[in-house]
Amino acid sequence: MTDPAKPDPLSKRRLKSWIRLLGVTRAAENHLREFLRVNHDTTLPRFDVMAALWRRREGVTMSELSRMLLVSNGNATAVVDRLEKDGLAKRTQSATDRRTVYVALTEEGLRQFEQLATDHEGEVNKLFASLTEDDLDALTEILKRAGQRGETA
Amino acid sequence: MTDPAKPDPLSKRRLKSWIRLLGVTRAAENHLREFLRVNHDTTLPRFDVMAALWRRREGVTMSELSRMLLVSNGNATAVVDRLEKDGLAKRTQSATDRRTVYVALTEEGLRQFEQLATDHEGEVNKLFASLTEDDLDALTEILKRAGQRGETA
DNA sequence: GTCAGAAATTTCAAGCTTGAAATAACGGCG
DNA sequence: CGCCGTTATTTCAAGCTTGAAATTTCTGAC
Repeated sequence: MTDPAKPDPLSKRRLKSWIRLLGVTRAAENHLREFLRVNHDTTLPRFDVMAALWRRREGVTMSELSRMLLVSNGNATAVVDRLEKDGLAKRTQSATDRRTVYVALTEEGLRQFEQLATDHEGEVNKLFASLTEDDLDALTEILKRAGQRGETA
Repeated sequence: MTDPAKPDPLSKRRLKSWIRLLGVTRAAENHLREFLRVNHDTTLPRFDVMAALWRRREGVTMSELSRMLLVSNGNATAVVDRLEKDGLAKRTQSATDRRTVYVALTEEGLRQFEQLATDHEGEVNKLFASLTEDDLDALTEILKRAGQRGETA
């Protein structure tokens, strides 16, 4: 496919773009982490899990959850454990397959996430306020292309 | 500045773009983590610290290091501790200010990183092979704009 | 039906990360 | 000089994360 003898002239530029991408992502994550901590006394991973459970309210298995969030199984278990301990999530055994477990937000988890989500969206909107509609279009296009290999490789 | 009564019509789109950005970044990080683990028996945070020490070979303080990497002081201390234990990095007390500590790669750290860096760049290049020169230009432009507020907010 | 392999989850140790508190040193102001 | 606020680093507890091993259950080939 690619010729290892012929060095890619774009290689350095791709690396630089990746580093910049990482920088922007980290900065935004740090900002949002702080926001969630100060204003809602919660954390990014908890928010991520709750968001996934919200998006798939009909129920998700632990495996699906970790696949959605791109984290390991053990990680999903740990975060769900803590959410469950705090009464925000609930596990239910599958009736048809005794190996699988469904996770869902509790009433309280649902309520809490709805408040969270609005504020979170507002903060993201502020954070990326400098991006215009055209920027978003272009970015989406490029990220779609970039993810092509990245996510499945 | 912004009118809270008038909801931003781009808000949802910014959120979606952010989620996509996060997804691509996470997928790439997972891929690179695996790559470093399998082929070089090291980790992403170690690589990041070594890269920073490489870029600033004349010496960096712990504070500068954590600022460069956008991580907490405690985190920098921990990773440098482990690198130092493995003989890849070395701390030196400042002569003029007894509070500050300079960190640098050792000879071995330098050697190891140079091998690492080449392979890492190649992997990043493969990962983002689908991005053309125009893509990289556009992406850089957009990320620069996005970082404007993000990094300093 | 049984058994081997695959799949879902948990457990665990080790490493990563944060945020806050502790320690130590600097620098300016009185 | 001596104090006070700031700065640089480390320490620490708690939470996050991974990757591998362990456990349990399912499924298909026989």
